[in-house]
Amino acid sequence: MLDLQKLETFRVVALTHNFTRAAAELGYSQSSVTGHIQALERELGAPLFERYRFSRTVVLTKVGHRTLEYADRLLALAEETRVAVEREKEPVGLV
Amino acid sequence: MLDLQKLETFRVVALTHNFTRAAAELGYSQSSVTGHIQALERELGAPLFERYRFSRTVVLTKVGHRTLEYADRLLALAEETRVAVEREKEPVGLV
DNA sequence: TAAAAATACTCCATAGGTATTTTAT
DNA sequence: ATAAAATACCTATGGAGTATTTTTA
Repeated sequence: MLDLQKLETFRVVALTHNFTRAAAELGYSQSSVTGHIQALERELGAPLFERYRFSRTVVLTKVGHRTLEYADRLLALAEETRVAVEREKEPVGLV
Repeated sequence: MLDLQKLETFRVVALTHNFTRAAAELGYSQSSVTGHIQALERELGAPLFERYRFSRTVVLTKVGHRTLEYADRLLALAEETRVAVEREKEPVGLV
């Protein structure tokens, strides 16, 4: 099953093109970021990034691009969920 | 962060109105199902079910209903993701 | 009293970290 | 030589199970 937390890591890596900077941004170690990406790639059965191919940055594969598209949607929907739940928790009269 | 696997457990419990039957259906122990639901309730900061209130079944709270709505959408989108990735993995000529 | 959820407990797998190695430029 | 990702290793937390207790209809 896909893991939203790992998808978030993936998204930050995709935006920064760099595991190390993504780790700093997320507050993880670089090694944990590698772990997240490897787990996702195993889960999806395909690499998400091409390493080293262009200078010292990491670029998305085709599958990576498609995954990013869905990761954005999933994470946005997860955030919507939070908001909706918070609203539902408010006392009825104040909605 | 929300966990899709636990949301799936939640959905089955919501449909069966019964932790024990949901556990059987999912191939988990009843205790694990309780754990999933408790973790979600902790994460969301509100109970998802009212226990025991009506006969021997479990019914959704208001927050539970709203969460189910989003759980359905999230899980459907996760499934879409899988399909999209599989399609992207196919050799170009065959798409 | 019975059916179902919660809890106590145990065990193991996994997540995360640090330190090191490998890789490509 | 350097910057970055992968790996080895360790620890601790959490997930899953079994057995038991609690709950309430």
